[in-house]
Amino acid sequence: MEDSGKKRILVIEDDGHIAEGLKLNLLLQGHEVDIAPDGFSGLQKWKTWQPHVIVLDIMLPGIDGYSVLQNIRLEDDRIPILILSAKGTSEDRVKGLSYGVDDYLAKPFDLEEFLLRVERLLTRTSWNNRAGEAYKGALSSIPQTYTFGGNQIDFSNSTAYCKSGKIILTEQEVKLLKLFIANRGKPLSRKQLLEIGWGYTGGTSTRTVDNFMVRLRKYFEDHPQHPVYFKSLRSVGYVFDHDSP
Amino acid sequence: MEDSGKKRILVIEDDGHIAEGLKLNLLLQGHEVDIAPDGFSGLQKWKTWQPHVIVLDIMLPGIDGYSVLQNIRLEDDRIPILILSAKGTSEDRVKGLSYGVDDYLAKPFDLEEFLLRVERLLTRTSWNNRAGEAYKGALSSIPQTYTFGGNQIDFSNSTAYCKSGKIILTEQEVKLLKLFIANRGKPLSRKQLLEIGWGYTGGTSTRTVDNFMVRLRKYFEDHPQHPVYFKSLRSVGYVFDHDSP
DNA sequence: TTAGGTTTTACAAAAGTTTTACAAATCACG
DNA sequence: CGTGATTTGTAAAACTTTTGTAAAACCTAA
Repeated sequence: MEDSGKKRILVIEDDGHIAEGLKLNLLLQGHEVDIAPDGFSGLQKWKTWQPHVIVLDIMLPGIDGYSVLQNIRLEDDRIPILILSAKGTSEDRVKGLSYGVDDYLAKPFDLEEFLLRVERLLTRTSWNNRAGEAYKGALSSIPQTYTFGGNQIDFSNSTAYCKSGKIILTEQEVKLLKLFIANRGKPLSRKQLLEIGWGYTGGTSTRTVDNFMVRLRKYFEDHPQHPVYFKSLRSVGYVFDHDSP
Repeated sequence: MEDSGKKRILVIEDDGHIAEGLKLNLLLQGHEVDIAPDGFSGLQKWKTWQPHVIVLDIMLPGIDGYSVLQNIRLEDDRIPILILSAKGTSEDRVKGLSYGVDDYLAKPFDLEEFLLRVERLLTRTSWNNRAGEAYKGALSSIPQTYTFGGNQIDFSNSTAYCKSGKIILTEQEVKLLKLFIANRGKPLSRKQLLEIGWGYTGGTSTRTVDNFMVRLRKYFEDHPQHPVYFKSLRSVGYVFDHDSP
């Protein structure tokens, strides 16, 4: 269950016994843990330590849990917050959820369930950060010219130099090429290609992508029937790849 | 990215009364809703309709809810799934969570809480997919690559490196492998394999699973006739296992 | 209208899956 | 130990789905 680096988990809980128990178990899961015994220190640690997840007890001395919750949500509406509560009534949970809580566990709770829920929150968050990586994002950072195999593409004037000589690429061909280059080695589904390369929205079922692949292969493959760079993955899509340099 | 547009919510629930009630309320929230009265049609609608969230009843006629859950998770690790269950025991929740459920609500549940939880799942998801496209990554419960014996499987591009070199795995092979890996050391019956890996409804008597086992053994066993990793248990099914690391 | 490019249509070819058929292995039991 | 009943292994045929490709239809801007 290791998700690359350690994650920071802030436990805001006044009952030292419970807090230490949670800490121990979270440590065993390989995370960093810090405890705040009241709302005020909780807020402080949140600001300075920037935890990945907050475990928050609702019944706190001083500022109560809901205030802490609202305070945090004013500034960060994404950090996952897991509420612990002695009361487990439905209105209570509704209140928490409508304040933007991510999860709600009534005391006494099952330790294993607690750990699983924390892991889930961590996983989901890590998706957020990496979400949608590659794809579009990298398109702008493609160099002016790109070389692979015996081919060279010059994006400044949409020209390619390959076996068959000089070719002037169309707009769509350029888009598709950039998309593949930006995602070298990563399989792209027809749907992704259509959505990103063409801006299509819904479930289009067409042969358009395939036709472009035929063209790209004709341009750049030595043997279009046995593609080396633009490979197709059945029922998945296409991948572009080539040797290292 | 804009959160605009309606969201599609698939409700897999056999009790027509409850299903219609949920549908009505979700519609009032401005979402599109579809109902599937059993596991099989649920899987079908999931594939064709591509909902943003799935609400899944555990007690279903035909394929049971957990099989549906696992089947979906073999292909899509991210789609938020909210379980409804008559039982609300702790073990039950732990089971659901460890299968990758996003939320768990015991019947009878508070309607407002239900709606809030669905909204929360929708919000979180929209954060994840900035591009809005369905992203099928590798399972989080199963790492991107998996190594056993002298074999290595890379799920990011469905490739395996084994004795005989590099192999490109088919969709079904990948599903089966994931299923076995997720249940390492645990015997799986043909029926389970068919239900979870294929989404088949009960009572099929085929040789399909066996054929795939032959293939997996050919790929990954040093001596396919004397399997070490993919063992068969007469009149039970198959187990996958290997040495500790 | 034309020219260049894109999308759709249609069908052949390829790849993957399921069934069929039968041999080999294993089991139950006298 | 044999013997018949089951269950499993495996290849090959039958079938299904996906992909390759050419050609027709369709745009769109000059």
